Amino acid sequence: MKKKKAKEKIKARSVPFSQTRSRHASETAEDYVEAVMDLIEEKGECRVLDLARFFNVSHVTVSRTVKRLNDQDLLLTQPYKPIELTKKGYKLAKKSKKRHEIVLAFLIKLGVDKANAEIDSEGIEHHVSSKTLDAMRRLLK
Amino acid sequence: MKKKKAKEKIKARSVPFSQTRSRHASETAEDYVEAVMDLIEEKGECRVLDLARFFNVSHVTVSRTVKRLNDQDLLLTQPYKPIELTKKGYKLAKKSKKRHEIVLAFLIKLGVDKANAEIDSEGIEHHVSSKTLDAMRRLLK
DNA sequence: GTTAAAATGTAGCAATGGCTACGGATGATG
DNA sequence: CATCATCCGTAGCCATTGCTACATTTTAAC
Repeated sequence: MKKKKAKEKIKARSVPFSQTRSRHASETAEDYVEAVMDLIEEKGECRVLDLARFFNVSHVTVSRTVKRLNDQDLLLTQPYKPIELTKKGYKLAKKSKKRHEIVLAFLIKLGVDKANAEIDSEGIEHHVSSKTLDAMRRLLK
Repeated sequence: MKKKKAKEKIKARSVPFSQTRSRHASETAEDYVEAVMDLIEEKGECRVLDLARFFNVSHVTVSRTVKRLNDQDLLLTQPYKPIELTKKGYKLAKKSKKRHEIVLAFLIKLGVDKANAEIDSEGIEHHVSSKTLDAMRRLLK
């Protein structure tokens, strides 16, 4: 066994935090594409104000974010037009929604009431590795 | 059944997102007090650079955050001195650490490998309600 | 005690994600 | 087709969290 310095020991534990930061960076994108998909499904189209209401933020926050996701090739947007998903955005939305559903169903199966399960699953879904998702799927069967 | 407008229906679903944003705001505080507690336990004291290594961020990020948590009465800090926990900070640290341990143990019990469990639990712990935590505790027994 | 290394602080930049205030665009209604 | 409500964009503010570059303080070595 190689003896480690305290510094190295500490550094070695930083991996989860780096991962968590990187996952956090994709949270917004995932939430937005999922919301856009849902809203198009429900209303036929998705507007800036729909998203603002959906997330409970101002329309300004939404329109800025939508513009960025447009640049990232996840959403399609033109001034005063409804928001659409790109192919890439649609793929991400399907994947996120599926993951969200599994986490939600898992929490409910675990005995958590629906209201709390809905709140917690929204926060948790972005931090679930494929391994953990598999484990949740297994328990659901 | 009262008929709801589409707007109201959408708005009604915004609660999880508001909650998630509010939880996200306390993440840094929880991570920091927990890390300070751990590092004092292990090394006898906690330095800015220890935290920088621990989180894998620059010392500048740490010292700014530490200053803010000092203002929030969670940490005690003086220039060029080790970082201490306030009573409030210690309480929060204990609570966060306990919650973190439960989530980690839960994931491992679920069959997730240790490496992934450590990464995921770090992200998940901040989004777990007391109801969900109870459910995890039950399954651990 | 001087000096060099390590630790910490400060200045200032960028991206993200909140906001209000204001004004232009669109669409429905008379 | 004029008007008015709704929708959306822009300007510009703030806080957080990352960074590099540079200055200062502390500590260790000689």
